[in-house]
Amino acid sequence: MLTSNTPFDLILQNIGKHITLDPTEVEFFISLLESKLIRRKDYLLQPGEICKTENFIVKGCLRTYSVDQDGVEHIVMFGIEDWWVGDLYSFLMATPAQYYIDALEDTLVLQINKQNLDLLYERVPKFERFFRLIIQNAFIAQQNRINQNLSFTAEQRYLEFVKKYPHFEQRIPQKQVAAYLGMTPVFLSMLRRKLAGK
Amino acid sequence: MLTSNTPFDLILQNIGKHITLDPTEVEFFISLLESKLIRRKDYLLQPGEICKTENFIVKGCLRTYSVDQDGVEHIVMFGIEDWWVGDLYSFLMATPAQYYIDALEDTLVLQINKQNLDLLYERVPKFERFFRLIIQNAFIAQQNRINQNLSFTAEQRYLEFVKKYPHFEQRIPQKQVAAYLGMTPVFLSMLRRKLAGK
DNA sequence: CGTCTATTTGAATGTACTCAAAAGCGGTGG
DNA sequence: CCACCGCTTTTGAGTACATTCAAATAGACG
Repeated sequence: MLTSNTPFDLILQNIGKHITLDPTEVEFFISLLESKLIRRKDYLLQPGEICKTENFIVKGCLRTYSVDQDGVEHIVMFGIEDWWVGDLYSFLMATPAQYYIDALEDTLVLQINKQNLDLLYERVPKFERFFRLIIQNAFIAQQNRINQNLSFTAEQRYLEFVKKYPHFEQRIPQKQVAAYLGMTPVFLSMLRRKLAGK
Repeated sequence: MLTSNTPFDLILQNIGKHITLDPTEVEFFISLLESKLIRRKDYLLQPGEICKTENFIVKGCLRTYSVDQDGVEHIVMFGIEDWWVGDLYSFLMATPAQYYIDALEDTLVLQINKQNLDLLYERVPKFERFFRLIIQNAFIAQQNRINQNLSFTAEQRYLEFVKKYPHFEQRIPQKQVAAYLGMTPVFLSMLRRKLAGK
């Protein structure tokens, strides 16, 4: 029996885009999930910890970032509704994480741990395909980002960001956008003034 | 019957790291491959073309790059022996490629086209897992690169590159290394002089 | 050997950063 | 509900890292 209007709707829809599950498989999959609320400014993960789960965002906004030797934060990715987030290397290898993940808004995630994910792969091999497709898309997006970081000036990067993620700009403090784009908040502020004057 | 000392040894070894195939599956997989030699400076792919194959490098060195509006080349990835290379987005969506792929050395690749890959997924679903693992690793490597591009100065990026890929530095012209690291060849030359003086 | 491309070197320039201070904004408690 | 506190954004001046342009040198390939 399909659940309707539950916290699971979004994730099932997410999965439905790539593979088709029968009701038993849905039931089984859901039984492997745990939900967790992360309050604004709280951490889902910190460097040194082992990332125990892959996390699907039902509501809210997370950021994955590192802090360099000068204490400056650099954002590796944002995650909002319908995205999967985690420190993949730490998760797979059970080694200490290198990234922080914290919440920019109160955030609800659905979590699956490694043991359950392995079980899922074993019992419902279709999920191998599902996660292959998810990662493929993430890989392509990242490759685009690398290419743009190499090809574009700070101004072009900012304009592309706004064009590509208009909803992000409204939700996320400018400082965080700068940390994602690879420039200082001060410089981003100057850019925006200059662009506004056009 | 397993083939030995053939062009297929390397790719079977590559696959063997992640999944186990029985002889029939090996046979079938190999039947789906075509080999192709790309001479130095020749293209495997150009923007606008559709990327028809995923490519496993048996021998040689490829680069995937874009050319910006000023005609400057930016390298998204290098590929050497034992790596998979292609324009994934173009391959999956059958849309015009955005990258060039060309050979820095005479290069031998084993190719699988989309139709055959789909057939492979269907007949030997283990390959869903295999390519999931391959992409996962590529994703993690890319994420590291993004993080380093955000966190490091040009000098640190160069030193990390040399440390991580010592074999690349010997094979690849400095100009190409600069195009990968996101700096001008002139600046890389200055860096190296400065570092040598230490 | 000659041609073409890559690398080195130097000088001038520009993009983005640092430091410092003021202004704006949001949350919290009195 | 207002006042205050802390954090973010803005603004300006000086600086540094990396680029551009130009020319000389070195190296690779036919």
